[in-house]
Amino acid sequence: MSIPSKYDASLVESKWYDYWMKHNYFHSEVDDREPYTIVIPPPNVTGVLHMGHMLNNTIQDVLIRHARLSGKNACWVPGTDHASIATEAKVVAKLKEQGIDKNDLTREEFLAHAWEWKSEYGGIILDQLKKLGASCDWERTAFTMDPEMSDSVIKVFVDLFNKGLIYRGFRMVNWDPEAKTTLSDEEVIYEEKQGNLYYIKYKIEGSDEFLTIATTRPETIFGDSAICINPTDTRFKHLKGKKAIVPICNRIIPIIEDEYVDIEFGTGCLKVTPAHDENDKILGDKHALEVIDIFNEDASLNSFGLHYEGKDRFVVRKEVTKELEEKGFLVKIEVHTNKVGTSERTKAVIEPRLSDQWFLRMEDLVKPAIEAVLGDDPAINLYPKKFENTYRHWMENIRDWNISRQLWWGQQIPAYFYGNGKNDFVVAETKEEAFQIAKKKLSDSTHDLKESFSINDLRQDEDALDTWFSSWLWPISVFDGIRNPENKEIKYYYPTNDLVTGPDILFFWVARMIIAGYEYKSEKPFQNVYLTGLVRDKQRRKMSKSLGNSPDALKLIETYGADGVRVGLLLSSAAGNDLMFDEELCQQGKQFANKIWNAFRLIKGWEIDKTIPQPQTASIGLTWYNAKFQKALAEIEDHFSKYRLSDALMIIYKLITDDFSSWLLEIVKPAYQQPIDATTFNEIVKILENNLKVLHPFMPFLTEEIWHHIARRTPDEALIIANYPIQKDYDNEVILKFDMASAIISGIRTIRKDKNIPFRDPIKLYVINREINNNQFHALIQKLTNTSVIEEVSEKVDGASFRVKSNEYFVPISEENIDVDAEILKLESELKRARGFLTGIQKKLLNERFVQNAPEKVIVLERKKESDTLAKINTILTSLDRLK
RNA sequence: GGGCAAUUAGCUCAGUUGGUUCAGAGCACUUGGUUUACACCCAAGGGGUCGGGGGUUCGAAUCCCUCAUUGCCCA
Repeated sequence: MSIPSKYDASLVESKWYDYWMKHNYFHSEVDDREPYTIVIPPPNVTGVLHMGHMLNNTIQDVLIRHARLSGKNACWVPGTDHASIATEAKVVAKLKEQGIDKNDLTREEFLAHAWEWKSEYGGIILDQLKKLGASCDWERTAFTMDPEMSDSVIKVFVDLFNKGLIYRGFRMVNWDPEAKTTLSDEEVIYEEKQGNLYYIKYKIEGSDEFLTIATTRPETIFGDSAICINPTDTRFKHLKGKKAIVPICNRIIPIIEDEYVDIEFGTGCLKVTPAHDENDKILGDKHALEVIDIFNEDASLNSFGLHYEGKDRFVVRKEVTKELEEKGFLVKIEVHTNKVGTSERTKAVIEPRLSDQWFLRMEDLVKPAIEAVLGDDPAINLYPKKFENTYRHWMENIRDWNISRQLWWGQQIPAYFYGNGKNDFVVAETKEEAFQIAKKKLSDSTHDLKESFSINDLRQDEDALDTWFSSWLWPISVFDGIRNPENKEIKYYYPTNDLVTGPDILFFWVARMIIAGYEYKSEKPFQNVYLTGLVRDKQRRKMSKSLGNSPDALKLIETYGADGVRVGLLLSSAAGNDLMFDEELCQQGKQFANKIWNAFRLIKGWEIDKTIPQPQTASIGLTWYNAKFQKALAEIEDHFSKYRLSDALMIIYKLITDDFSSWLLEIVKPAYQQPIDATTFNEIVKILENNLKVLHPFMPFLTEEIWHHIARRTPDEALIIANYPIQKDYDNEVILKFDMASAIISGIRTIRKDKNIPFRDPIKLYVINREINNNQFHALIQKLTNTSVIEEVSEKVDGASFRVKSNEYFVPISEENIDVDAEILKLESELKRARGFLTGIQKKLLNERFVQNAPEKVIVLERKKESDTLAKINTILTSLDRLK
């Protein structure tokens, strides 16, 4: 059977994924082994795979496969997030296309559409992960709105309410007029936008005088309830206690004083609109001002906007400016840039708005979460460490979490109103329970309903919970740890080991999971958090749909193979640094796959002869490689322990391309059409297998494919569940000696190239040996450079020469090839370098303070360097003498 | 406006406790090579004042100060 010389990923990847699925290797059950658990950051249920997911899930898969090979009970729990606002926005948009307005639907009707959407698109992203090779335990696939998950969320809400941590507050919230819902502070993105600063004058009541204020939002004058000046501002002293008249609507408002006003900014006068600005609200509360809400929920003006009623805020801004100008109230307009809050999801400009919302009191909840990450003996490690600062900053300045959303898609808040009063509600897991509690509450009260109260009088709060209020329970709820805290799964898998996610959701999700972990399990949810970078394009732009600079993930996999893409992503992704994605790296990954494939092809093609003895070269080469492999293995494991996966991969890459393919295979390769001895062959196969094992986490498909080509294997012998190579001590001496031999080989190759001596013409090598070096490697050098003899001499030999350490090597060459001038030039430049180096060392050694202060170890080293360099200089000098 | 981080070869990045021949890797580039696994290959080679300036030290890419640029987070 002939094996194609090009590796074709598309022919093997789905085959092996099916095989792994069929034999259930991804599934984990509680057993006696040490668990290794990762919960996936659940992607949006209706999302599609983008580069960020690819990176993040590749990393998780590498960790999971590495753990599985290392004998741990690896469990990677997949799932999706209902992503309340994002999904609801998509469903609303789709309905709109069909001519259906959400407002015309009942909650039940809308949710039916949403679930339909979910069943159509939900899970696409999980199928895409399979293409990438993700070895998730698909039997455990969870969804944040699964009944058990929702039950857990409701249970937690009720519990926190009963603990007094959830309260209802009339507060200024971030209102998204597009989605018609509130957003948490974290969902608001501040963008610098160019706008205007409008100078508007207000008439002083009972006077002809005017007072000018500066505002960025002239349309909010309808909501003005005061003008504020700084009490220390002498310019306005005479206005104290007077009143001003709001232009257009002619309302009379007080002039108040507060130190809050910045004298330097604008005119030093501020109009106060408590309903539409957070700071104005604080002023309003302090000075007991009227609160006038001028907007509808879509940010069009309401009746307070008079003749502008029904028009959008930005339209009104233009029109009201015009009217003010016509009526002579507009003094001037200045260009002004300011930061404007926009919705993360809909991009709409946020409108600060006062409304009744549900809040979670954070102050006490964060305490154990701060300690867990920043304490003296942290239970949770962030990688890279720099995010600890960000974490600290956020956690120490945390504000109460607005957990209610004016959406339908999500868990409906389990608060039931029985009356119209602000506090006429109870919180319970079910309506029935709520009824019982309400009944009791009523019986102790003097409420009108007291006598006639029935369950039908209960009206559940319309709002749904913030999506993160369900995902913050994820590491617990996927193991049903909220509802059944003593079940064997939660006890076994929790706390999980590693969490891999992007730094953009450090607060949204990671911090809150830590909080929930301590509140509900009294234990961290995970041990390590690996924060990946954001994937950017070559021009450092964030990859986004709107820019269209994000490559199609599935197309990449088609072109380069999943293995190739995995390698491409990992080669450039140090933890926490953004990564400039470059398709060329996937190409490199693909070529690497081909390289290994061909190495395998070479070995597979050898004919074995059990009667021939093992050549010395092969034996030496194998000894060296085994030491080299052990050294690499130690480095790989070290990198794994520090989450330096790119470095681990790079070690393997170099091990396989350089050490294994370029050196070892060339060393043991039998002459053309000659058989190989059995000892060497068996050893090489073992080495190849070990290479495949360390590479498997990174390139699962290719390695499994070759693994099964090497020998017929039963499902119990699949590579995915093989035993990872065991670390052993290794002989560093043999590695150093080999390095010297390879330097000699390079020297000879350079001469062959410079002097145009083809490889097929044998050459002779003479050496003036000053190093303590046995001749162990001579046969190897001879084989790889086609050298007929290597002889020690005491005198220079005519021909080309080179030096390795203090040894001098000569290759006799025919007269016409000798270029004395070139040789001299080469030697002189070597000499110059060596002398410069020596000067540096000697300067140091002559410096008394160095000799006195530096540790003995360092001085000894410097002396050794000095003598080595002196020896080298002598070698060069004698060579030069002879040439001149 | 406040905080955090980064700046090392053409590009993307390592450089761990200040001290091994420390100035590195991969890619790219230049030159040469193909009957003998792979041109998706092999070999050899060039390339950096470690962002600028100042300081600490016997010794600085590494520590400190300062300036510049860039990115991130927060308000």
